[in-house]
Amino acid sequence: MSLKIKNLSQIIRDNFDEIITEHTFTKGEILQRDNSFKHNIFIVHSGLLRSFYFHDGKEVTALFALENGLIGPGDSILKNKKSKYNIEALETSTVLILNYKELDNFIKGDAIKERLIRHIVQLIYIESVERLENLIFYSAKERYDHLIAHFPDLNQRVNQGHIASFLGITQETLSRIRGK
Amino acid sequence: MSLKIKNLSQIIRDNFDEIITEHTFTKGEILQRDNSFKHNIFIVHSGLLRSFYFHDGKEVTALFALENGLIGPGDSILKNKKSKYNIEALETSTVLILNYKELDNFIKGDAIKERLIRHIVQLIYIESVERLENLIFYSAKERYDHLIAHFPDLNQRVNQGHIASFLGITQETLSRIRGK
DNA sequence: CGCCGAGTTGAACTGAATCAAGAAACGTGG
DNA sequence: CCACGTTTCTTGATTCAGTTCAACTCGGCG
Repeated sequence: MSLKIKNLSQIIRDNFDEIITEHTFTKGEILQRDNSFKHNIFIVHSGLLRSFYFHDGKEVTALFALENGLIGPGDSILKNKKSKYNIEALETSTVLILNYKELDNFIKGDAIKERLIRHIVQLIYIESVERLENLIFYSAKERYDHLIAHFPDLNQRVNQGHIASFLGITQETLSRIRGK
Repeated sequence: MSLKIKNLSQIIRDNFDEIITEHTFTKGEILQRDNSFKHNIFIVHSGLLRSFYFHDGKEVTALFALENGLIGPGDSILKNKKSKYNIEALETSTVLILNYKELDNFIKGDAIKERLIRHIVQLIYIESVERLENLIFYSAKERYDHLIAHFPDLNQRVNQGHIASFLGITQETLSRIRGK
């Protein structure tokens, strides 16, 4: 689904207070556009975000992030290039904003903070591997069921189209799956 | 394909000399079996390794690693549980062995080493995301072509069956793709 | 009231899986 | 160096999950 660490929002406040800003976005607002060099990471305090990008002219949802979730222009941050990701608030959301470069400077020389960030990166990595294996081995229906099992109210909060592209299927297929 | 960092092998020697061991394995040898708690990471100095696991009774190749590549029981290391991965030498290979727990202790308190490991984890993460997107958007043939473009001699060095399961397709499909 | 975006449904098509059989390549022992 | 069995690879016929494209429904809302 998206990385979720219990109390992430509090952990970030406790450790990176000097460099975070807090902001509330309303439903539909774009927190960050693609083609940007602003390598910001958003930690969701409340609400719901998604990241998406365009592939073959179609929107693809890369990630959802809810409370204590973390979202950002993933590989672009790490490759230090323009981002292909857009970040959008799907609901009115309060988020902590952390700029990756500032973060990188801020933790330099601090073994404990380096370690904390490393652990978070490791968790993000695990997420990705699990999603990869999920995609290889399970059918569209199984992936959908799995997603809803982990996030029961997703259907009430997010468009079918977003869910479909997150699952890597078409909206028509998702509709048929849902229609039993 | 697998993580490959130029000079990784040298970087590891330079920074983790006290805790690495070096070993040469012959073709077909299993460096580490599944269901193990030995959370070892292998850095390939020369040769070729693969990690694989069983899904529905079938072998699935998770990763290949060649020179300066890194391989290990991925998420199991990070989740501190038994590994489902087997690591096998596909050719006679000289590898550096790094135990994750020792590593974790060794770098504790050392901001520079923590940072180095974090950067490596970040690269591994990027690999995974790229592989995920690759899988979502491209056909079996495209994925195969892409793989071979990045690793031209793979066919001479690895079984078709291993390549197929790495790509997430059956061996029959791979054979048809290759037969033009 | 009529439009608009979101979701559903239908029919035809297709990439890849499955199952089953052969063909090639390979290595080990006589 | 050949003969054998085993493992690897190919080929064919069939099936199926998911795509595509197009039309249709539904619930706001201006």
